[in-house]
Amino acid sequence: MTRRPTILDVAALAGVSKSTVSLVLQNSTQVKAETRDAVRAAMIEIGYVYNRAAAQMRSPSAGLVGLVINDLRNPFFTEFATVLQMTLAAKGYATVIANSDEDADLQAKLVGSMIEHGVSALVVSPAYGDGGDAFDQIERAGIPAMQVLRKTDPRTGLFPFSSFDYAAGSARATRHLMNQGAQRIAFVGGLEGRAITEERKSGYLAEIKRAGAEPFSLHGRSSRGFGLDAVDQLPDDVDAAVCFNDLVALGMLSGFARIGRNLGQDFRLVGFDDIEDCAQVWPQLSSVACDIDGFARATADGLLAWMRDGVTPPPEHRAPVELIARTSSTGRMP
Amino acid sequence: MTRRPTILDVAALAGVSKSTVSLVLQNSTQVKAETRDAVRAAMIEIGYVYNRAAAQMRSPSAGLVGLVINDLRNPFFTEFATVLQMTLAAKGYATVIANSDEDADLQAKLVGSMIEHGVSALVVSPAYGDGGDAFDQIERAGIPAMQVLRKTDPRTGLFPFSSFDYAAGSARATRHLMNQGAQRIAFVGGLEGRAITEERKSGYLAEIKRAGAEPFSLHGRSSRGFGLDAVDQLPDDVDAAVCFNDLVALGMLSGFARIGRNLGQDFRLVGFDDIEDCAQVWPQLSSVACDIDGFARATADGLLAWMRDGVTPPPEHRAPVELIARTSSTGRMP
DNA sequence: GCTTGGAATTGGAACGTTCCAGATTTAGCG
DNA sequence: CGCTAAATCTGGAACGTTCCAATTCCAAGC
Repeated sequence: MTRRPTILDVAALAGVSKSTVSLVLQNSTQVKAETRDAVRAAMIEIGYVYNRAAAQMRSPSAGLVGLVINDLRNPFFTEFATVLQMTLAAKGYATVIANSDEDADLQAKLVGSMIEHGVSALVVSPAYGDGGDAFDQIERAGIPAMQVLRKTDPRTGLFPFSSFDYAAGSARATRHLMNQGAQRIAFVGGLEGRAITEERKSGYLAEIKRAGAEPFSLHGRSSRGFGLDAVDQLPDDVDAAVCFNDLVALGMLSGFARIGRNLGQDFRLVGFDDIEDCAQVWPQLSSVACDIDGFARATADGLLAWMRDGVTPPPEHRAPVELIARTSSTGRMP
Repeated sequence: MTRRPTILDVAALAGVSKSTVSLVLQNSTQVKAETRDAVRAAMIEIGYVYNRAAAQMRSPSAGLVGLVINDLRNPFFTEFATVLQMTLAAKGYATVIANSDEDADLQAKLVGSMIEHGVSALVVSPAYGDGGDAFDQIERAGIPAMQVLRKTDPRTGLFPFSSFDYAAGSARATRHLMNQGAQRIAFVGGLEGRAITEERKSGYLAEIKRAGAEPFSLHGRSSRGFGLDAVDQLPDDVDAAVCFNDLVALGMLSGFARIGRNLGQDFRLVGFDDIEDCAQVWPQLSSVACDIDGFARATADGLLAWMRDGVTPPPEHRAPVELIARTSSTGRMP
């Protein structure tokens, strides 16, 4: 097997200089159309593949974006990652996706590895815990980086934070349940003390307080399993719940099926995130919809503007959310 | 902002030559311990970050593995991708994950981009359709590459194929349903004509034929939505089903909840893949378990052996599967 | 003190691209 | 036809690392 062809080989075959080939590679306007075509033809004939490492050495702009996600198995994050990756791919950027699995140390390692690989920007949905290491590395490297969906680095402006207006969402859900006639509403799921839990809960608490009612909350892992068990631990007078996320709500939905309670009538339930499953279970699950696809696209666009034109995104941004009322809270069949 | 430090700067500070620094970088045994420590200290002091692009230029071994997945939103693939990435990360390899979204053209683009980025190996779960472009590119680049979970490139040996023994799994599931007393068993889900559908169905057909029974199948998208609707389209005498995958089965499970049929008694259901949700819905869903984590780890190990030691994996490998019987088919509560 | 051989270190070349400054060609115009 | 300006093209130099062959260092043995 022979050595990979380089632009030198292409140049020789096309009868031009390597500089011209380089210009063609960069779609420069200052090369004549017929020369360009000749060079392109030579590339194909010779089976040339671009050597990004060499290019990157000379001028460090990799066309590579790093994406570190705390829990890639969670459909919410998967959706985000997928759409972000595809949007960036459409603009010619490759995306390195990695899963930190809620491990701050692993997260730091992944970030380090990505920086070594020369990513030109990073998007991080940070793991809980001290993300200091990771963010310090990014700061030293001087790379544009955003915190999305979660914020663990407190310095404002350095790593712009972008997420959804969760508090407004849970407030909206709580009011909706009250309007449906719920007497006592619980908040279920999310690990206590964590920023997102508190944020999603804050809207609930505000509305409960405004109505002069008594709050009740049950905290734990944000999984179906937790939701499944949670139904047994609710006080008897609780007849509605706002869940930390859809996984918990879907778990509870299965839990009510188990104990034979009729969701949407005996009990009213609202999830959070509106993942695809919500409309595909029975009864259909009401949920606070976050437009992840739109959010991911906006993130990609903001990042591109930052990388290419130096336009720093606003230090903090919250995308609006929307309540999707379905059977599990209204009792009405679709 | 000043220029990034290089090994030259580190060398100057540590009072050694660049070659020595390079040796330290590679954990060479032939550098004295105290020199090594001095160099390491200098690196930290000066804030040195390794420039992989430069290294890669000189000796092309990127420590980068490409992973192209046909549908990253499917939990089955997400799990595989996640574990593969984490296993490789533990061995010092970064993974570029990309989603082709069942688009063969996009898949070819992604593969091309990864090759440009200098991946030292590729793992592809190919999109349906003509993956020729993608695989031809890989062949030209001469990179180790595996087809996993799906096979679209027919050439044997070039791109070793590794998957699960689906036929044995569906046969096992079908026998299990018969043993449970099912009278008429259907096969539900999967797009007709596709290799995996046929494979998963073949075990079912073989067992049905062996029992002298009449097969019945319902094909379509492998989603919860399809399963949800499928329950309305089953003939009345069908009292059990083997599903193409868990998503379809979970959809059917919701469908039976909707029409108030008692799963595990009126109807017996087995899914395929044993995704996490199976044990977290009600009733719990029986499923043919594929040990994805083990499979992903084995894939990573095989790939590493191939990359590092030139050990080609067997051209075709099928990992065993296991039936996990739960309430949806046995009627027994856990 | 001198030799010896292994351990430790070193300088230079090479990798394939981009960028720059200049060189060459082409086109337009009096 | 000669001049100028614009359009095109080109030959180094540079990027930061690794690899190789060569050199220096050091301790042990005589």
